[in-house]
Amino acid sequence: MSSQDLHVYNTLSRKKERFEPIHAPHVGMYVCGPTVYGDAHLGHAKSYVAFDIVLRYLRYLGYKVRYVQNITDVGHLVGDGDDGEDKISAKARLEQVDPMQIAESYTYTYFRDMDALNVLRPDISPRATGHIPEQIQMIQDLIDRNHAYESNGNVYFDVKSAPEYGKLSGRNLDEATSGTRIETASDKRHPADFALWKRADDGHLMKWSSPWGVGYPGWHIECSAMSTKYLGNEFDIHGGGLENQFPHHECEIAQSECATGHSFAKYWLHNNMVTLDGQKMGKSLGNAITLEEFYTGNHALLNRAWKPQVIRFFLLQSHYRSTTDFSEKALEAAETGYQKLISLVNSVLSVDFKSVDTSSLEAPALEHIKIDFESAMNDDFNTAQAIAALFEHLKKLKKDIQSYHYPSDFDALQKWLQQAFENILGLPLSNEASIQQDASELAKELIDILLDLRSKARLQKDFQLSDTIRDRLHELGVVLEDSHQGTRYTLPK
RNA sequence: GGCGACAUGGCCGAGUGGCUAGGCAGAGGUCUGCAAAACCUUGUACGGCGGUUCGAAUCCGCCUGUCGCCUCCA
Repeated sequence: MSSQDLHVYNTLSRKKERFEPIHAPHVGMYVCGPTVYGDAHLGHAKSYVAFDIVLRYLRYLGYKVRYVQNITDVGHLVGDGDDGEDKISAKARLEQVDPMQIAESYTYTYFRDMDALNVLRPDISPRATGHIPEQIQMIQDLIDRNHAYESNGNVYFDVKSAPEYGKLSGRNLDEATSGTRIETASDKRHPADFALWKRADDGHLMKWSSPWGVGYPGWHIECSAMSTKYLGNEFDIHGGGLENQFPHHECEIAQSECATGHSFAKYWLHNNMVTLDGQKMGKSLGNAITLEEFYTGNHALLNRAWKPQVIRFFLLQSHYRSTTDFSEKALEAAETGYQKLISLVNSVLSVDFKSVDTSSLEAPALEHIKIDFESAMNDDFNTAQAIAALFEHLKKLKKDIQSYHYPSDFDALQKWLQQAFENILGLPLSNEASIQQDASELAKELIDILLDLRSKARLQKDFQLSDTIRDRLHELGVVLEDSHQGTRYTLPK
């Protein structure tokens, strides 16, 4: 599908729909954030890079987006059913610290790792523990509207009271529960009823008072309460990982719509998973590689470190609704391709248009590039195709420039290209520079001295010496490239 | 068992009822003191079997295989 209008795949309808905001030009977008009890891994990167693209592209189109992404710091239970321990608490007990230290520490590393990937910060990052009153209020509303009931200090959502329950995941309530493997809590009316509020015993670390006694909120209610608080009862986009489609998002819809009497999010966007050897990468499966490990190369499956921008580019080369199969070989291919693309872009951007002879300009070119790029992006954010379009156009453009054929709108083209790269795709153009920043000033100056000596040797045709210098540097990972303009180098990866 | 996806050339990965995806790797070449880089040229694809069609890899059916959700997970 190529179109001048943005179309997004809506999980609710299971098809691509034209994107029409409820209150244009304003767009409200909510994306399920991380549970902060461990480091972010490649799977998180796929999800948050995907929605970063959504955010950036909507802004490019001129929408005024308010982007809300929660931080889950309570209520997410370990293990099966509703009786597991809270994930944050479990980690806090293990490390003998206050749960809030755990949450704070992993919130910090989450943002640090996402910043490195050039993922824009949400406008609002609400914490679940900071919104206990809002959650209690919503639970009370559900009780008042006969969609929830209290039982032994627990409050459950009554799924039978929500006829539309199952509409997102396509589940039939009776079928879904007949094959269930979890032990049903005895105080539930229906096995599929889920907890809104849980009673806390004395040993519990995180607990609050409520109309139903001391306890803590269920996992699903935070997203309903916080999205509604900051985006209103009804808003445009709700995003998250595919694995949260059921039960999390299904429960969110049921709670929110029953509590407010309004329909909830208009478009539901779900990103697919990162796989490793065909298996989902996940914390519980023990096959997750954290972003920190990618950045340092410190993991058994990694032979070397990988730049965050390479990870980002790698992810953008596949569609967000497809699985991305990880291998170091694929990363390597992405890295080489990315560097080539950067160099194509820079060869276009480095031309000083003011010094170009304007008497012999060719036809304008920007419109062609924009059309191809935008129709790819308009088709449910197809970054893979958008990048392919850039490769194709830039190769041709570079060739034209080398033969002094400039399109008449070259200056506008340069501006747009830079914007497309840095603002829409979020890919840094100063790849070379950022690599060189890693070396100390001293190292750079030492290399400069060696390069000086080598070029003197080359002038004197002492190639034995010049090659020795090049080879010795190569052993250290410093790669030299000779050109007519002089010798460039790249530092170890 | 229920629900839902996907199967594309050596690898990654878009897309489409008839027209080059793109990247990486490979091969040949130009350039170069030699490299590297750059540039040029180049190739095999659409899981299997049926059906619809003038024409399908693209639509339909069946089969096989892989994966996700149904339990916390981006």
